Amino acid sequence: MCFNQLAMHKKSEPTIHDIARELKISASTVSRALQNNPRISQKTRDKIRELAETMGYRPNTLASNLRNKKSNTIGIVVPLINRHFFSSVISGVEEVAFKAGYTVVISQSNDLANKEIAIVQSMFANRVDGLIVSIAMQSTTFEHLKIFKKRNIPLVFFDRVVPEIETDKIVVDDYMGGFRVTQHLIDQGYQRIGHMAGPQNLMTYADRKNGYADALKKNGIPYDESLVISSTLISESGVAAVQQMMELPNPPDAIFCGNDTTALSAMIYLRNKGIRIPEDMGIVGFSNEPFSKVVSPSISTIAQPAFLMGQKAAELILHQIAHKGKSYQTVVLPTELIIRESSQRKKITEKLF
Amino acid sequence: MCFNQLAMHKKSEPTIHDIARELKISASTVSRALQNNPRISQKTRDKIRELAETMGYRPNTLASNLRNKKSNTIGIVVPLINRHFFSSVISGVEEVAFKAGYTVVISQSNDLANKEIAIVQSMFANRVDGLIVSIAMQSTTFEHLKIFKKRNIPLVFFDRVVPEIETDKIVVDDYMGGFRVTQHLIDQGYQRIGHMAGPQNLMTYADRKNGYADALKKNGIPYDESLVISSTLISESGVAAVQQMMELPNPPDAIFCGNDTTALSAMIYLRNKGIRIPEDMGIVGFSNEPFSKVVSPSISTIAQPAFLMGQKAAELILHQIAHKGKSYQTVVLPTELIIRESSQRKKITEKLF
DNA sequence: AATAAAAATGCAATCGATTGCGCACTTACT
DNA sequence: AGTAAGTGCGCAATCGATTGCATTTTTATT
Repeated sequence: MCFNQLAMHKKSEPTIHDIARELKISASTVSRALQNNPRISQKTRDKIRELAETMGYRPNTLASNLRNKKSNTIGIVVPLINRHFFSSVISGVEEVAFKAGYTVVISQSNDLANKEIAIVQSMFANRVDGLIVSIAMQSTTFEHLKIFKKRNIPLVFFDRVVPEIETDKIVVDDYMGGFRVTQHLIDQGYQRIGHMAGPQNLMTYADRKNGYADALKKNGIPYDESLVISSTLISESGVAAVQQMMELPNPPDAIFCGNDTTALSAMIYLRNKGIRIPEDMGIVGFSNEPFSKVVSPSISTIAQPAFLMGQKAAELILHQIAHKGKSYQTVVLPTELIIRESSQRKKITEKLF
Repeated sequence: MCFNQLAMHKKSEPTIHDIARELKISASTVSRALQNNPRISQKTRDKIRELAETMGYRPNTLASNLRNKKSNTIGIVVPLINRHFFSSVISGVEEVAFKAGYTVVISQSNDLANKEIAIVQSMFANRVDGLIVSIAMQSTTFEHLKIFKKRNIPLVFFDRVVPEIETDKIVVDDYMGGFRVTQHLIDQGYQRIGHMAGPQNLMTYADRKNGYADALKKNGIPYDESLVISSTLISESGVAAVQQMMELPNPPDAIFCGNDTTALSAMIYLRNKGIRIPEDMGIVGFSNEPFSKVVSPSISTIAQPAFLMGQKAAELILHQIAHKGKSYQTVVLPTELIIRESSQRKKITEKLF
């Protein structure tokens, strides 16, 4: 067959020009036919489709994207892919984006400002049609992100947002989360409630703490500085924080931990010290990590709808892409308090199986 | 400034042509200067760089990629992003790829054959420079992947590989994993050891079972069909399988579960039935999911170096890209048996904190 | 000063798909 | 028959960066 011989000569992928040559028509016609443009007769269209199929033609998206000034690509930047919350968000984004014909490119900042800047610039160079970002803990300047706004490229923040950049944002109700956790502990009869806070430059952690503080106030409990310790919330800082709290002249009888990781490490530390949970000490985490449900005692926590968050973020980006509008919204997703064993003095445990 | 006015007129991104016009030189010179081509004098190079900076010029990777027939992109297809093992692999790939100047695009098949096919075709259309794949459970035909081999596009399989396609593969030593788990249970004095197997069309699960069977044989223990139940290894199938096993006239006293998820659900089911672990029943999982370490009793399991696997996979792809060679290797990464409480009759527990 | 040699830069095609405009041909209608 | 409307398709420019080859400019040499 003739086109096979041609294909031999040039080992590269077949293009619309190859199809055109074969059929002795123009490339424009091929292009239009493959797009089902009614200007091309049905007969010609069929002929072209068939040959394209035979030749194993696949459109070169790069060329098409260049011409259309559109990459059909959405970028995602997260601190760490390898974290349940973030991978769930990505999963949600991917689902919605794929259905809309978009490709998702991801990159992780490892919570490092420099890497974040490099990534964002690379995303820009790749002309992503939109960028979804949760900023790195370490980031303090945001010029690299403002460029996207300046160039009018859709930008959506999730979870860790930048207040000074006006764009769509999607967060969970951290304030209410912190508030409800604290109220719950009070309701369970705990009197002195400590808090392991996260880095206060990040809104999400600041909000959790504010919710905590306001719940105390509402219940007439004084806010005690010594019971609030900020850290990066890794396992080790959980242990350090609980140690510090337990050495106080008047230690807490419950701790609202900034995340599940520290909740767990604190719990294990306390258990080793012979302190019973939840009898002697109530513990609540945040994020509803998969393990929080299955450890023993299971950890009360706040569920964040990560997958949903990803879906919403993708929808917001798609919306921005479609209507390059000027009005932005901040979506606040509700959180859910999940009461498990670690904070429940009267045992009514969630049944697993 | 003149270029600012120009920029006003055409609101799109500045290109090398804009720079060229401004400086009254040719675009070729600009292109070469930005690549630090020594053919361009230092003076001109500096001038160009400076103006590029001022104008906020960012190369259009799409155009460059089109011309160079190279997308600088590596595609990754996994069953589910939102799973610790896979997100860790992705994390490893991303790290190596980014350092090498590559972008990673990801997509999830949700273990569905159709979606996998669609994704792979889309990756092809996007002209990824290489594809890293762990195939969907449901996939049975592999034509969509063979195309990559036919077109000589680098392809690497990890974890779930396709035996009939000859290319680089990277797997963990599932056979030895299964063998060691079983040997360990025997060493601990368990006599009747059951196995919750995964889908046997996937090599990885078949290998685990083979390791199990061979370890039994080596120790002179007869292989008992009724003690081996295959499923998709979700929580519910773990419960179903353990139920079925416990109803046998001669139930097992230990179970090697195909993954940690079923190990956990089985364990919880057994606990609710008043069966003590590890005293009455030994349990071992597979994969070392984060929760396996922190549940109680902690679950003995096989650690798979997921992050490393991702790094290796990226290296293999980069190698294939660099030397489009014909010789492929299958890297078998070692697994590690992690002995925890669930299978240890003499308590020597891993200390957490 | 003349010529060779070296250095610096420009021209124009290329990558593959898209699209405004226009040409050729068919059918319809007065 | 002659004009108008309609149908089917092709030409050539475009998207932005790259590169082989050619041309111009500079420097060195006799």
